Amino acid sequence: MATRTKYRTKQKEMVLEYLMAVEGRHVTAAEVCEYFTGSGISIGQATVYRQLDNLVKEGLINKYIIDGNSPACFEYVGREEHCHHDVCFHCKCEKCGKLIHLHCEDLKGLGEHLYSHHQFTLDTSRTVFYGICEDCAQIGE
Amino acid sequence: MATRTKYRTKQKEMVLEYLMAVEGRHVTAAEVCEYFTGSGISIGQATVYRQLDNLVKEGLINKYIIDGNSPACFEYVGREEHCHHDVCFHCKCEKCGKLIHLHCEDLKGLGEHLYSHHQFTLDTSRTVFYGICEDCAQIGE
DNA sequence: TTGCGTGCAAAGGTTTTGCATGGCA
DNA sequence: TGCCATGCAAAACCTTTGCACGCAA
Repeated sequence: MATRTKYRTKQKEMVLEYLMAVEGRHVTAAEVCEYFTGSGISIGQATVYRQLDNLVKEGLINKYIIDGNSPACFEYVGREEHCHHDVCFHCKCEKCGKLIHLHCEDLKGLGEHLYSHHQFTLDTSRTVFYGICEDCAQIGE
Repeated sequence: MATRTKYRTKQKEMVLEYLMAVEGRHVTAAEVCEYFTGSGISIGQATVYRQLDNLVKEGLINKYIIDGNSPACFEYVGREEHCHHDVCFHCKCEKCGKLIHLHCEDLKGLGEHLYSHHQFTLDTSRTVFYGICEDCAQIGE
């Protein structure tokens, strides 16, 4: 949750700025690298991976793993204060990749249930519900 | 859902039988391979992967991807009739990495809620709840 | 000045694939 | 007999790591 990085570097800021610039889209580590090389900016891919990892730990971005073999996706989700009053959940469509943000009071019961019945403290900012969205359910199947 | 394989081979049966024998446990592809080599039975790892893939398509086993880097887990879930009564959820501890395997009737309401209120068809085999487990909550914080 | 962050290249680990061989129907 | 499945090894792939150098504080 707290800031892990001790130094504030240009690379870290650039990675975060890019993620913020494409807010709402999910991008892979490779796409982040391509963006920088395409812009003539040089950032090592190891640094991109390391900073993405840091940003996930700090809660500024989320990491989504759709499929073990395809690359992980990242997305800017902002500071937690945004979702303070109502809890924020994410649904990810496995077909079209769409990300759905849910602000649902009823879902708060989920965290409470997991805590009271299973002694598990749910981290809603990291948890993603995978499934099929409305649109894809109509088309396919 | 339908059977994909045209021929019935010894290898396929053995993979399925092993998964059935360890029902309730999560095993990786590597563990399946190790079991066979440990038993003096020779099965190519490519075949193990191919058959696990077939069994997932046929709905006899489930594949769980907890984390992009660690290997995928497989579990026998039986024919579809079983799945209706026995939904499987997963909790992943962010601190110790422990994977908790939940079979909870109350959680079935979650899928129903997402479907009826948000038109989202939850895929319980892909969805993982992230958070802090009981043990780590006591120690750390 | 201290030591963390970076960058490059190489390693790491899981899964897939090419191709010749073997086995089911 | 016709094909599909197998097995081996190598490739493919994403991600992490080792190490020397650079840079923030």
